Amino acid sequence: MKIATYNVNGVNGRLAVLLRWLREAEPDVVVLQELKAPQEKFPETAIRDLGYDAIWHGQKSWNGVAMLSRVGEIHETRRGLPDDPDPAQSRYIEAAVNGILIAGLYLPNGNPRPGPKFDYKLKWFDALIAHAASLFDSGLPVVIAGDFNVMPTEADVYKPERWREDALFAPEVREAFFRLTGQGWTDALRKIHPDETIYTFWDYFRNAYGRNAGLRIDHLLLSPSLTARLVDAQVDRDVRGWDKTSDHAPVWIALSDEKPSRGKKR
DNA sequence: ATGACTACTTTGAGTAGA
Repeated sequence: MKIATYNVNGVNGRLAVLLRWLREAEPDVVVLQELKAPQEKFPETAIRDLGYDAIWHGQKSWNGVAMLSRVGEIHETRRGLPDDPDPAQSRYIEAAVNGILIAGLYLPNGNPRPGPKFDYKLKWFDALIAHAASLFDSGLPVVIAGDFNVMPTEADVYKPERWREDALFAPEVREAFFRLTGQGWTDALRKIHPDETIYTFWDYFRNAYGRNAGLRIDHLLLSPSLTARLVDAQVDRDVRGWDKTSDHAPVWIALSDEKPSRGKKR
């Protein structure tokens, strides 16, 4: 089973890129971020034509998250976090698909720092951490995936010294990220590539992609039972080189099939 | 320190992204 996260940066403006990637990569479940489209403008038909069911949580102009599945019904469990600091911003969607609970999120950027946007980022992060704790404690197989807007370590930034004061790399947000993973979640991409320089975002300025001046900010966090099933994790880097593309690349994991448990018929 | 790109918007210069 292949599960992906992709910040599309405008689901309508980048629709051709999204559809091409879906056709070529054939992910089973996808969480999308930055739809930048109101609820009624989600391109449901085009996505359904490729065989995907979808749920989405739109918002005019900004934010917006969605989940696609071609491996069975999407059983939505929530949209928005418990104690969401600003429910008007569509940043979280969660559903059970094919025996896995999947959370898709778009964490606030937080710049400029300091300031109200940075405070909001930390509040949102705290609400996520609180909710993630209950997901973890459920013992269910869970993936928390999305654009976290955090580079966890220096290995995740092309030029760390330049980003120290930035809301994506500041000590407070890196601390929050490790407070989250400290609950027991596994950073899937880093697990598969422990020492590799591997990015998921390259900005549009100054040929950042050509220079590989990137950031690793899109993550898939796995609960223990899914970590045991993790067989691969990759960035579909080439997508960032396509015409009219997002500044993010898709990131995906491959999970082995669930081992049949004793006494359970398949 | 700024701006370089790009999307979105009661379509245009402003906001936001990272």
